Amino acid sequence: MRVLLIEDDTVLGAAVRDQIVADGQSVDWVTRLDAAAEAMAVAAYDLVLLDLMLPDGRGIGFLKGLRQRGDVTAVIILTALDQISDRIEGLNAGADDYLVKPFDLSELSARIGSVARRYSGNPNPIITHGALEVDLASRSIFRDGKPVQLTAREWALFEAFLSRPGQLLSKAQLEDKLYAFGVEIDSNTIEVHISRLRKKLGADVVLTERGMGYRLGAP
Amino acid sequence: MRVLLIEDDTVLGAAVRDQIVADGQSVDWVTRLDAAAEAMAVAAYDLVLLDLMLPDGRGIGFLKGLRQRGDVTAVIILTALDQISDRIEGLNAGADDYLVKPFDLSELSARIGSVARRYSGNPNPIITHGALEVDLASRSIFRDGKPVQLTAREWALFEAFLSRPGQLLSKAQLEDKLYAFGVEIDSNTIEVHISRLRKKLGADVVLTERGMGYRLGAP
DNA sequence: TTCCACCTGACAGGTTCCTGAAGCGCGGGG
DNA sequence: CCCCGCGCTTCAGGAACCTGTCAGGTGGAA
Repeated sequence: MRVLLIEDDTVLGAAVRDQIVADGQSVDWVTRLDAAAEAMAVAAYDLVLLDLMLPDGRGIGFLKGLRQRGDVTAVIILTALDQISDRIEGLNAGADDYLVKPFDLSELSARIGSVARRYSGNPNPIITHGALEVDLASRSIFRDGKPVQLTAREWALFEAFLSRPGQLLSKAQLEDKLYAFGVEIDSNTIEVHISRLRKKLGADVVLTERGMGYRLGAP
Repeated sequence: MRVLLIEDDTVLGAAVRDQIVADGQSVDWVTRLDAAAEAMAVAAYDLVLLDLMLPDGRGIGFLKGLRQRGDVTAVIILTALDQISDRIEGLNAGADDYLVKPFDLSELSARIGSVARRYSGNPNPIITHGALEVDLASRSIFRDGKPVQLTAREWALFEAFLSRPGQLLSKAQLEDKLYAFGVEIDSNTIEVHISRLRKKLGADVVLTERGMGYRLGAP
């Protein structure tokens, strides 16, 4: 895999470069946006690590430009802790992930691995469950090969079952998983979400055990 | 079982370590994330106890890094009461459980036991009783390898016998176990449930002792 | 044999659950 | 700024199924 590192801090840049090399990837390291544009015109990269504060402009603009040209190369933003708004702006502009400086080098490796996997031929581990194919990392589900869209709550619910296959989960346990501490749900919300899950994923994804709870259905 | 404790508070850390040792497990105790990463690179742990506020960074990032690398080691988060948002973030990041400081050491033991069971090679302890395999934690029963569905009352009844194998239980005792205090049962309800249990699990799961009560059958 | 404790099929009442529909709050687009 | 769409929650009617009760039957003990 080939990585383009855009970072003007020489100490950090060197550390990142070394880490990536240690992971067995190849890196090109530039310190300016114009050099980055030049590099990307010449070579195809699988991943761009983008610092947001650079001597010849802000990285956000660079990223937006990339995306507007239809470039889908994975981009991970490197940002300081106090630039929260930049971070959000970066994700909105089309970044795939971000890392807050100072960051752990092993964490960097992990992110790189994750993003790379998302983009390369060998994607994320996929759980097959009957007619369902579930990619937890990218949060996508296919039913009989057709994509299914789940909402946030539905995902949280389904994940709870997937993470403990075969285990009986009471409504109270599921509420704990779906809601922040202290939030009281005094109605049948869980039942409603179960119902929606079944409508989207099949009636038998979740089994009811009356008076006790729910359980992931047999594949 | 081998536990990695990541906690910079020396008083709390020592207490936790001693408790785990008292439970018969072995502990490695580090106070920094870099040391933790190093330890995990060298040794395989069954469980990580992770404080969120550490001198060299926040534990959340460490946890996310772990999960993104595909590491499924069980992680229990230790957090102060006022860091609610951190806790939620932690669970989202892939923590298995959390403990709010200050916590009871017996509570710690319980959680450790629960999480460890969930993750160790054979997840839940399975009780084999003749042709029956019973997984108390996930509330599932197999008879001759085939799953059997019990209702709530049937489970309560069966559990009463399993928790006191060999012991004679009078109908009055069983009623106390199945019903809230003050509920009066003025008929042969227990007999009926025993009958249903036998139909599902086999005639000899429960033995009748005329005039005395019932007892779990021989395996 | 007679009595008594227990077994078990049947059934009705009540609890639990399902699901369509409506209300609410939030964020995006006009 | 308002409007709109979307997701989440709540509500309510109805369905599914648990479960307590009863009655008739079985079998052991005296």
